[in-house]
Amino acid sequence: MTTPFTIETIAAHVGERVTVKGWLYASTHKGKLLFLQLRDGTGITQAVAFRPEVGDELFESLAHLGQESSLIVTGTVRANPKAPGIPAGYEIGVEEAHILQNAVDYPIGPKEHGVEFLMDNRHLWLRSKQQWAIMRVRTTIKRAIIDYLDDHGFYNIDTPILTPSAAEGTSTLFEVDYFDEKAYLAQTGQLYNEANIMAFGKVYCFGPTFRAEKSKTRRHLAEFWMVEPEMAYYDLEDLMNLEEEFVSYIVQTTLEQRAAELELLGRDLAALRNVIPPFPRISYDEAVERIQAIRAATDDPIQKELLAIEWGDDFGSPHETELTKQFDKPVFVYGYPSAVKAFYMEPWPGRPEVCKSVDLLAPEGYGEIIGGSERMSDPDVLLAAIHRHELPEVNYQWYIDLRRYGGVPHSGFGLGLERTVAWICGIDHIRQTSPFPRTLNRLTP
RNA sequence: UCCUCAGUAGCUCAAUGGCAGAGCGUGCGGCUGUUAACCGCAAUGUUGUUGGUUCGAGUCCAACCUGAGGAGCCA
Repeated sequence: MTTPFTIETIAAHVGERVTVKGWLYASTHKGKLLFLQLRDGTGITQAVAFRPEVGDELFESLAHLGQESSLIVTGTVRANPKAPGIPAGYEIGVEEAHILQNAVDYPIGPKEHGVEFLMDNRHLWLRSKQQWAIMRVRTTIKRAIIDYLDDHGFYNIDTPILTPSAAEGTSTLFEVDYFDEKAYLAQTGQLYNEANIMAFGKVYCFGPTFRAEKSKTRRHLAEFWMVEPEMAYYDLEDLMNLEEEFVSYIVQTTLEQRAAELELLGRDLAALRNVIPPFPRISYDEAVERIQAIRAATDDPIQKELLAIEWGDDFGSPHETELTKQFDKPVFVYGYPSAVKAFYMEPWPGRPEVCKSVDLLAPEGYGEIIGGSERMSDPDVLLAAIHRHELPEVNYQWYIDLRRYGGVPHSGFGLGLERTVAWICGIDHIRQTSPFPRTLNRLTP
């Protein structure tokens, strides 16, 4: 009797005869013993073949299988504290095996490889333990995002990817031909979300977005996923309350469900357990003062130059990194100068040069994972802002309409999935958080 | 677009201006407990491209190509 099972659940199958349909991750041998690391997509486990038990013919064929050969192995599960794997501590004594294909010259070995080589082989690299673990964490984070919002009264209303003009008027967009007209790949669904909340109250969109900026850093992709919740009758404080509950839920859920993967990635789990509300909230004014103090305290001339800032300047990466080092949780920075933010943000009461924006900066140098704001609610102020930013008014008529017909205070934010995955996984480059990342120099595979 | 660094065997990297090397991987052989096993043997090169300096260039010079990290911009 054979029990269908997955490697993930091997602990519950000790003493049973099982069949693994998978691939050969690695193998080694010692005389009449052969150790096969098998993976099936859910985990990795060791299968042990003993020559006198399986016979010379099968033993020889298994011994000469190349890495990533496909095979089906049947045998009995037993506990063995020394057996490696995910989960470790169990192995299968091989009784039968059917080889589907012997893979020859698999390019990725267990030793080190360079980034370019690995990215050229991204279609294969995904099979490696680390990449596999990151993608499992990613799926869990996506699920947590959707669960949280669906459980808190949000409707998932989709927004278009093909758009007639730049939503924010700032980023560089990918241009496409739309029946002989110019169209652009969406950089955000936010403006459409604002229309949707007036119909549904609380909504979110969650999908890919595109930025054609020639950014070439460990934090940027040309195509990335963003979840954008938008809420009617939410002010800036409501927004921050939601964001910290949301982010904490994502982190804690991932910790519960993917601790093994995070440990495999070498993540400091204590730092993640600490991500619970409340998060520190500091004003832009205070942030500038803090950065200036950090700059005054450093003797490094390069740092001194990078950290130069005056009120009114937007933060660069070095500013964010140094600022977040002062906290052991994500930190809110609110009340940025209107001049460095998008046109649609509500002015601060009594301080028109400041807007009701808030960014959430991840700790440990991971930078901005959320950008959000309370949106402008007055149609005339909005129209003036559109003119000031020299945006084509005709494309924004419908957006202004939202303020004419039952305008209300409302807020929303966008959370970058890949940056969040990078932070939670503790990996140093965003390209590993996307199965097939699109970057400045890479469109393939 | 700008700054910095890199490009040599399938991969990761060595090589004072003077014979092109090692480890890993691969192939063959040995071993009943491997964990990136170990031991023995073997095969593997258009040194990114083009031009220049030199008796002689992987090495020095110039341009270009490709990639990486960072700045700007942003999630």
